[in-house]
Amino acid sequence: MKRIVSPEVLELIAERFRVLADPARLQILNVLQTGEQTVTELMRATGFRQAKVSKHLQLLYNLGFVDRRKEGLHVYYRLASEDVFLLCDIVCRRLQVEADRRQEVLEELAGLGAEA
Amino acid sequence: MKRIVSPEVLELIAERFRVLADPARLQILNVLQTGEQTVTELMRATGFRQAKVSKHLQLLYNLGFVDRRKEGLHVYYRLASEDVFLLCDIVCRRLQVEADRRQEVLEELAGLGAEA
DNA sequence: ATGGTATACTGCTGTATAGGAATTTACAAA
DNA sequence: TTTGTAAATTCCTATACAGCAGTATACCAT
Repeated sequence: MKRIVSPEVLELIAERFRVLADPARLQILNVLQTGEQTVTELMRATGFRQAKVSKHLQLLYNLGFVDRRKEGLHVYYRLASEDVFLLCDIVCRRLQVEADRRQEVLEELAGLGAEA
Repeated sequence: MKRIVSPEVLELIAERFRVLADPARLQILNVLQTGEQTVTELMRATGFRQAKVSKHLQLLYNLGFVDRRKEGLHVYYRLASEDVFLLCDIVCRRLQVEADRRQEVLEELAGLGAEA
C-alpha cells in the first residue's frame, strides 16, 4: 500500500480487520491453532454457546480465515492460513512496545519522587 | 501467539484491529503515508469534515498509530510506525489471493460452458 | 483586548452487530 | 420412519460507534 488506495479497496481491507476486531473470534482462531476442531469441541474449549461459535465460524469462513470439512454429523474447522498469526504477532509486538514505554514512564516518575 | 492467550490480551489485540476496521481511518493513514499533515490538509485530502477527521485522529493517536506535534495554530500528525502498512500488506496479499481464486473459478466455469 | 482561524469536544441519531433463546436443517442409527 | 445429535439459522434486544451539527478551546494577528 504505497500509494493512495481507492475507497472500495479500503472497504475490503477494513472488512478483514473488522473480523479480527472481536475477542471471541480471536479466541476461536487461537484454539484452532492447536489443530482441526468440530463446533462442539470449540464450544468446550471456549465456553461459548453453540450459536455463538457457529455464527463466528460462518463469518471467519466467509472471509476466508478458516476452512471446513464435513464428516457425518460433524463439521471440522481449521485455519485457512497462518496470516492471522502474522497479523496478531505484529499487534502483539506493538502491545509489548507500549507496555515497555509505560514501564519506563513509571520508573521515571518513581525516580522523580525519590529526588523530590 | 503460539499458545492459548488470555481473554484480556485478546481484548487488547481486538481493540487494535477495531481501529483499523474503518475505511475512513485507513484512508487517513493512507494519506499520512505521503508525509506529515495538519488536520486541515487531511480534510482536503480526504474530503471529510473537520469533526470527522479530528475524532478519527484522536482514536489513532490514543492507540499509538499516529504521533502529533503542535506548531502555532496547527497540529501536525504523522505515522507512528510502518506496522500499519505491514498489516495492510498482509491483508492485501490475501485479497489478491482471493481475487485470483475467484478468477480461476470463473475460467473453470467458462470452460465447462464451452464443453457443454 | 478583539477578531479570526485551527482543532477538540459534546450531544444526538441512525446503523451495525454481538449474544441469547428458540427453531430449523442435516445426518446417522435404530 | 422415528429418534437423537450436530450445526446452522432466525428473531430479538442491547450496545457500540460513525457521522453530523453545534459549541468550546487554543492560538495568532491586529
